[in-house]
Amino acid sequence: MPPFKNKNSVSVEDYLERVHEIIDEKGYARAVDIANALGISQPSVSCMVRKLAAKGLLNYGKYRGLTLTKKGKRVALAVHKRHEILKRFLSLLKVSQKAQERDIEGLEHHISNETVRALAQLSDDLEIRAGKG
Amino acid sequence: MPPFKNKNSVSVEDYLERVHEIIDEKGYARAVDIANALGISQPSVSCMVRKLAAKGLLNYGKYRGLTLTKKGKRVALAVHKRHEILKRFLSLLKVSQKAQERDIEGLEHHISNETVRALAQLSDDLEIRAGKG
DNA sequence: TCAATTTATTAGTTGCATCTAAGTTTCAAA
DNA sequence: TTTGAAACTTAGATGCAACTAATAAATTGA
Repeated sequence: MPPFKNKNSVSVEDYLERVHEIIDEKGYARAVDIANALGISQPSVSCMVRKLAAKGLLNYGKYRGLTLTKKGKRVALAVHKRHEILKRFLSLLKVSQKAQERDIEGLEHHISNETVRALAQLSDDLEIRAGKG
Repeated sequence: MPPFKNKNSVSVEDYLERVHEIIDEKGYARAVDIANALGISQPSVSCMVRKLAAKGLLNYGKYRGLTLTKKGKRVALAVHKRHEILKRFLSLLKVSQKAQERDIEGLEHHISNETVRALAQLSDDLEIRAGKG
């Protein structure tokens, strides 16, 4: 990891999404896993985790594992759902895998629920039409 | 402007887009106009403008007006076009004006050309279908 | 059991875009 | 032509999320 690259900062939602995924996969989440999943350093995770805990999004004790709180889970699931909707939509548009991933990463934290809902509806329509045509 | 609100940082593209709009409207752009258009302070503009000049995106001399370079214009036009495509698409989806504005603000700098092209194409299709139906 | 490895935290720094306060320059009106 | 307001810049600071280096805790295998 080159120092000070100042990419788009990894948002709260990203943290929660990944923590949730990791727990889903392995049953527990360690800081090192999150760091790898997000491509950032462990100290950054340590720091962010304290902040998320302060916001009541996850349970955390020094040198112990992480779990999502009910609130954290709710947020993580919402983000995940949004992610899936965007993925489905971009797939229907035949956007390449690579662009999809990059776009979703960028978009998913900057899009209103209203628009997400509209995209889900549109995806349904497109699929039906594709089926008919 | 409350201090240190740390909203999403205003990107290079945003600056260029606004500078271009302002020049289009008034024939020239002042730092104070950009500051107002972006909702940030004049010193921030002053600072950013130097950086954009260093990148060859605009012509700038202390205490003098701003103009876009050829390169700057190219970028500004590209951003503008992207903006229009997103606006058209969200309008077709019947997303509310308010959500549209907020979404576009957030999305337009995080979306690939590939996806933008696909959205333009889809908008054409939707319009044709709407016309027929 | 305990040394070595892995994982996590702390301490201190950086770059970025922003801010306020204070000093300059420009410009228009008296 | 002078002067005061408006516009611009500089100086110095902040919050944020990232980083490295160094330290501390936990785990694991001999």
